[in-house]
Amino acid sequence: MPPTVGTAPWTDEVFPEPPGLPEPLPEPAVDDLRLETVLAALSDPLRLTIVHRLLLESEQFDHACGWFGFDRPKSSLTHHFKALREAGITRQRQYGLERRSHVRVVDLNARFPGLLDLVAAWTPRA
Amino acid sequence: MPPTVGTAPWTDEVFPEPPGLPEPLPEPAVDDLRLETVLAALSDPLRLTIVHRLLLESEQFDHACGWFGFDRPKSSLTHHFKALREAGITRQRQYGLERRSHVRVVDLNARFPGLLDLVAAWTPRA
DNA sequence: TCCTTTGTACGACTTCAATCGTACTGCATG
DNA sequence: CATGCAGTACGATTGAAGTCGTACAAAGGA
Repeated sequence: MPPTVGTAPWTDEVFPEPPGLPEPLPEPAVDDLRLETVLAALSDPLRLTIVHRLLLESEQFDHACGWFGFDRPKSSLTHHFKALREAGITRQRQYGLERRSHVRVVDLNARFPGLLDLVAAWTPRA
Repeated sequence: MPPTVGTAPWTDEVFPEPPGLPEPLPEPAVDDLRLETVLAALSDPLRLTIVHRLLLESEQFDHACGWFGFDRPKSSLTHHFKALREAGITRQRQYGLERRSHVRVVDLNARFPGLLDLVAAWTPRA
């Protein structure tokens, strides 16, 4: 049985968005999320890995791109994190030097219920 | 409430695969279906439209590509139907002149539960 | 048998995205 | 204020994918 929306730990409101946070970087509104765009963003293996790990390994914290330990140039990582944010999958905030990301769980579950379950259940390069 | 796997009409075994059918064209096995590949195939608007209409408008029949009425050259349509089949989303059989397609509902629900619900709930160009 | 229909195969063109080097900005710390 | 660090912006290159014209193959009917 795959994880189900509302019962998996990562689907709880892990980020209650306490006041005083930096403003999120520009992102599409919930109603502007497009299934084609979201699927295209998730069809890249590296980006799928990012979202997968954010869902399963992060615990109530946002993560900067260095946290993932990818062996890629910084400019490549910037490209992919920007793609995820512009597709509406992640939210990014600036904390001093770092730009931390988390998955827009509530928004995505509202617009595309079940989608994040698929990402969470994904296994890389079977 | 979105349609749910197992209750929406199109999720029933609409194609009981009676004997005597032509052999399906080459396609990946269920266990070889990759989430990245499936998402990439569905991220194209025309292909998303094809799958969406196959799920909602087809009634226990397979459909040849002419049924959709797309105003595109035949070689373009061949390209997209082949992409869907090679991604494991559709099954194609040759019926005389026509090559008819249907969605591999059972296989996709087994590997990626909920995915077809998202496609069925999709609305083109909001 | 000829012709129409349905779709493929191949190839050319174009568009788009991934990759990544380099230079730069902005914060933060000493 | 100078240095270092996180990350961006820009641009070049590359490769993959969409688009589609043309030629061709197979089936079926007149």
